[in-house]
Amino acid sequence: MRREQKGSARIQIYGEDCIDGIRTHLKPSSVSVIVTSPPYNIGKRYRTYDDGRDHTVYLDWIARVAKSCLKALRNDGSFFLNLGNKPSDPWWPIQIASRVRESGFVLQNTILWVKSIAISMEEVGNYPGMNGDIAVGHYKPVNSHRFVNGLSEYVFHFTKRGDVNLDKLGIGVPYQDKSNVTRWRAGGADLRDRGNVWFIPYETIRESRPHPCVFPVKLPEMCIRLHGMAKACLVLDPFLGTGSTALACDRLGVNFVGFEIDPYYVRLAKAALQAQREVRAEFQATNPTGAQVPWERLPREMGE
Amino acid sequence: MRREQKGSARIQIYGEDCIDGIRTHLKPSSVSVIVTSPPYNIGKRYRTYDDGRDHTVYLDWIARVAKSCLKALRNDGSFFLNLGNKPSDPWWPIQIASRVRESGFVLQNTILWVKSIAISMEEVGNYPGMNGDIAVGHYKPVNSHRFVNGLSEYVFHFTKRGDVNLDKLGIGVPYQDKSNVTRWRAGGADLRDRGNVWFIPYETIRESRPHPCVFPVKLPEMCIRLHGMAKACLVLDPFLGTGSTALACDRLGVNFVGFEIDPYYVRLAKAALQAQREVRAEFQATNPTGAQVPWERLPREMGE
DNA sequence: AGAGCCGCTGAATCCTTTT
DNA sequence: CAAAAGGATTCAGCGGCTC
Repeated sequence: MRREQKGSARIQIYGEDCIDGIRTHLKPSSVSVIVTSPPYNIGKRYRTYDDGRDHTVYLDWIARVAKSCLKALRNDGSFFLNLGNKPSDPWWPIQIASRVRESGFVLQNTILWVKSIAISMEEVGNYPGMNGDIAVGHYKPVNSHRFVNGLSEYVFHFTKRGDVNLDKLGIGVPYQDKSNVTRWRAGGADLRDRGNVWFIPYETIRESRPHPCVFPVKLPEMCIRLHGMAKACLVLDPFLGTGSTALACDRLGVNFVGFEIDPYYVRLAKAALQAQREVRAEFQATNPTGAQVPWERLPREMGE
Repeated sequence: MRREQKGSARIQIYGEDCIDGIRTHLKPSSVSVIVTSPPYNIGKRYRTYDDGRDHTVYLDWIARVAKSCLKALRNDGSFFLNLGNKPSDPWWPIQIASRVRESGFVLQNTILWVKSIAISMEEVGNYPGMNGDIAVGHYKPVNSHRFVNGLSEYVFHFTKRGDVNLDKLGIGVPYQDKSNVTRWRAGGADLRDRGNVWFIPYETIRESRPHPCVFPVKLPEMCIRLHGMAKACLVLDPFLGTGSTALACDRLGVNFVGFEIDPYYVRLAKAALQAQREVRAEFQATNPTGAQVPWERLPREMGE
């Protein structure tokens, strides 16, 4: 991944409802990128959506959020909507995306966040010491004869007109055939389009997650990079949760605004942000100016 | 993958339209599994779907096919619908699946066929001789700033009531923690649920393929195995194409019926089937009785 | 010490039964 | 009927134990 970073970021976290908050704090067409993962239940009242009525209430609410986002987003902005799997109702995330689309967005790309995958080594090639299949990434078994294990989540990339130019090499991967490096790319950068399948494993954590819909910081980071760092002036997350998107923006040096109604998560997100900033300050004090903080190698409590 | 195979299969290929053909040749509730990949264009008349009218015509036609399939399928049957990407309209496969669902099917699982994926070796673990990122599978460059490369396709698993029991270990993968092998599973088989992300790389170059919607033989094979070999009595492919599903059934020893209106593809499929049978006959003549043909190691022209 | 074995726990879990 | 509650299942990761 290309390592570029802007200066210090302004991270704003509001303990408010996002529909109110967007109206109050954000000017129309002021947001470059939205990255979020909406909760599958609003409040305690709606714990299950097995009956059509709660379904409808939820989808209507999602549509209102989407319309708020549409207003806040610039015409050349990107809205990355992460929707987790619901194994017992695989159509559910599509219904949500459908309502977002009907609210005025165009689906420009469908990205698949793959958390775990099994690959037989025959396919990778011959490497000494490796044989048979490998399974990489996070895996949690499901007790069902009907539903296979959900190892992926959707990241729907919505835009206003479906014609937003992306910085595909901002999250590029190295060429397999190194002779292509000089052949295809004028600059000689060893990077090609990553495609729509993003392998980002969960960290191996045993304990339960602090929030049901946390995603790795790497996911919003890649979304923002794909949109293009040059164009990313302000990032919005209407459902902050534990603040993965805020942390990604802080790492990238991009301004951020986030909303979260639950004060517990607001505190959690703010604490994670402060911890990350302390780690960076310490790193910068003991390293040459301009060195990049190796976030991937740091302890995982740092915001995930 | 578990290796089991039934006896010799009866493979029927009809050069007919599938809606007519299903009515003529198949009894209601007689099909165990449907595996297919519909063409994105019907005939020459509808070359593009840029205007809403052709869109509607296509979707109405898909709905009629789906209703034919619904009638032919057993109540405990599975309908695996492979839908490729349409780079310029990522919502298109979802629209098709939506119409199939509205025709009376329940989406029980969403499987993702991943053709290529980039995985950094840090995630796989340390192996001698490997470093940096690996990208496995076929990669086709796309010249677009808007659309990232489509490296996946949908395989929607529809059933009549959403409660069909599957043989998840029929396509199982080895345990990650080997100490669990003897502990959890009585038989001692090193197999667990593969999940919904199926990595099946392309071997051949897409552009030179004879038919726009060919999929690797391994894909229908895995679909049929997941449904359960014990329950798989008759498999249907309403859009035979070059016959991947037919070849999979021939390998597995499951009876098959396929329809294809284009006589060129009918000839192609029949030739591929005959070639495969000759290869098997030769293999069986020179190998001990009961040995399994190693299809994966044979030349790829053998049906892909 | 290091390999192997076993116990324990969890999960936007799923399934079955009861109210 | 729907909703709630309790039971069942699966397997990765971890810790502790033995040889």
